[in-house]
Amino acid sequence: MPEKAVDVFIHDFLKKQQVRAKNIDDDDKTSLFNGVSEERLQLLLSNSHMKDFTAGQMIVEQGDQPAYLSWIVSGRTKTLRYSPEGNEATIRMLGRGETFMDAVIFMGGPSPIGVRALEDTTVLMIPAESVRRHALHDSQFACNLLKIVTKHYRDSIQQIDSIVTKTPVERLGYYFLKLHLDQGSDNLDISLPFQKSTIANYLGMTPETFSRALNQIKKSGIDIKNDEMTMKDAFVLCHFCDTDTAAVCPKSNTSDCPLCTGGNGKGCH
Amino acid sequence: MPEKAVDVFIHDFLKKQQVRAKNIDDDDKTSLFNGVSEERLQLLLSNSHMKDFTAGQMIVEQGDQPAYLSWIVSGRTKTLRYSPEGNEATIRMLGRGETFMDAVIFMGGPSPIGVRALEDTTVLMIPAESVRRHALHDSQFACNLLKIVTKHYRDSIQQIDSIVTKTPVERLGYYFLKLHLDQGSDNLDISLPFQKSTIANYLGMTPETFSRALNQIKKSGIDIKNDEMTMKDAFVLCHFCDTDTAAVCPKSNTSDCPLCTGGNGKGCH
DNA sequence: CGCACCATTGATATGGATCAATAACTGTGG
DNA sequence: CCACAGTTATTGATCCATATCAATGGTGCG
Repeated sequence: MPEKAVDVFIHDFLKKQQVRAKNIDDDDKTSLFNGVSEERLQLLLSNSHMKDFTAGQMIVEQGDQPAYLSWIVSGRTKTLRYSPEGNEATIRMLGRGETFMDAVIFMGGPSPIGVRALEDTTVLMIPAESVRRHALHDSQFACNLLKIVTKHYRDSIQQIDSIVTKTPVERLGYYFLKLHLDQGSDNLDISLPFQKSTIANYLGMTPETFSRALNQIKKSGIDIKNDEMTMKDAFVLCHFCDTDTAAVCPKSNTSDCPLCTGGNGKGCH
Repeated sequence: MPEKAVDVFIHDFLKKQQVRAKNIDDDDKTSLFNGVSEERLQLLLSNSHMKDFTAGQMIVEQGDQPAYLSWIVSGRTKTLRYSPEGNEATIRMLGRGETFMDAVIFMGGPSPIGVRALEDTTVLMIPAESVRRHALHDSQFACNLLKIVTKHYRDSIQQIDSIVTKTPVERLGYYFLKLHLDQGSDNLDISLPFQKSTIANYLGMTPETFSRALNQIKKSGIDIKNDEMTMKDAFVLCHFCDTDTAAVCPKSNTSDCPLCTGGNGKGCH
């Protein structure tokens, strides 16, 4: 049955990839197998298997030798670092279609991070050794990995920057901005994809501080009710932007963007 | 003359690589060209050039399109993120033989970081386009890059963890520990490779706090005089260790390590 | 010798953590 | 359908660590 599940997955994936080929601008999260032939994909996944985890369960323990590259079929997880005293630092928060341990299996040595299921989660587990071997023989695949890992690296750089140089309110605004650009930037409604306390920890603050930051940000034209927020207009988050995020924003360098037209050249929406 | 400089560099590099082949355990920083044939190396570097920068000069501006992968021939640099208000977050601090923009050129879009020369620095600049093209055709090279970038990623994860969960003294101890393991772990003398204020910023604290943390750490058997420090014995830094760093430490899991023998299984020297 | 720059030390202020209590929400079983 | 327990979020009061401000000392360089 696990074998069959993998087959179904491959089938689905290939079908989706055909659809995706028509949408040129869709090159984001699921690019691991882009340009990899069905034949090779079969080979790579032939000894993979599905596995279920319950909410709260550790999928990978910090310090363990990484054995799989994992692909989230359903559910949500987070990668984190924890200390013996119980402190946690959230590194990434992931949902369906995203991978983890993709970077770790190339680091050598035990995993510097742990992975925890935030809810009941099903994961496709691809043996690390297969991935490494495959990468050595398929430069296209290696470059896909490179693209994914550099994206993680970029995110972690921005995370460091946020925590070191920004106030809690600014961090929150920056997070919302990226969320907004992620969830289709013409949509004025954003839904929080994770629990508030989880996001708080990801942003390097306590839930209390997160809550107070929310109150602050409400004043600037954002309505928040439970996990749904509505922006008054598309530009309320503009002053949280920076140069590299602006490059992703379709509204940047238009006359509508208050920062771009402001003309200081620094970040804009 | 720049052409010639590159040729000299290639020649030197290949000679060193032969030497390196004899030292099996040396697979660290300069692994970018490992396993890449001289022929291909020539090709890759054929349109590269050397460039000099003076202390304090920006080598890459945050927000610029990255045009080169750079290799430090001599001098020191740091990669950083800065805000319009003048706040800086140091991401990495690099010396001779290390590369920068290695990850950035695969991110797509403008550079999320800037690079500044900390002293007069000479850099080998390899066109980004050549690197990308080469990676697509040489899976060995792509995997080298993968290894380098994942190492950066691991460092940034540890940096996030440090800043979020550790006190200034602990951060400093952890930094010293890694420095110690880097500079040959049988050596009880460590020299600080960068200016204190630079390290302070890298560790997410002010120079004042750094200075006070130094005073704290002196009490536990470390003598610091200017930029040179001497440890009383090889185990004074042990309690700053964690699981993944322990994996690199030759003294871990020996009877000498106070934490390993302590037997809590968590980090050890 | 004197000027910059960097590090150190002390005094003070403050932002966010912590502690504590309440409120809202979720799901469960009667 | 409601009552209840468990979890998560909010709000207020307090405290403390680290930033900030300010002054001094040391070091290297012209």
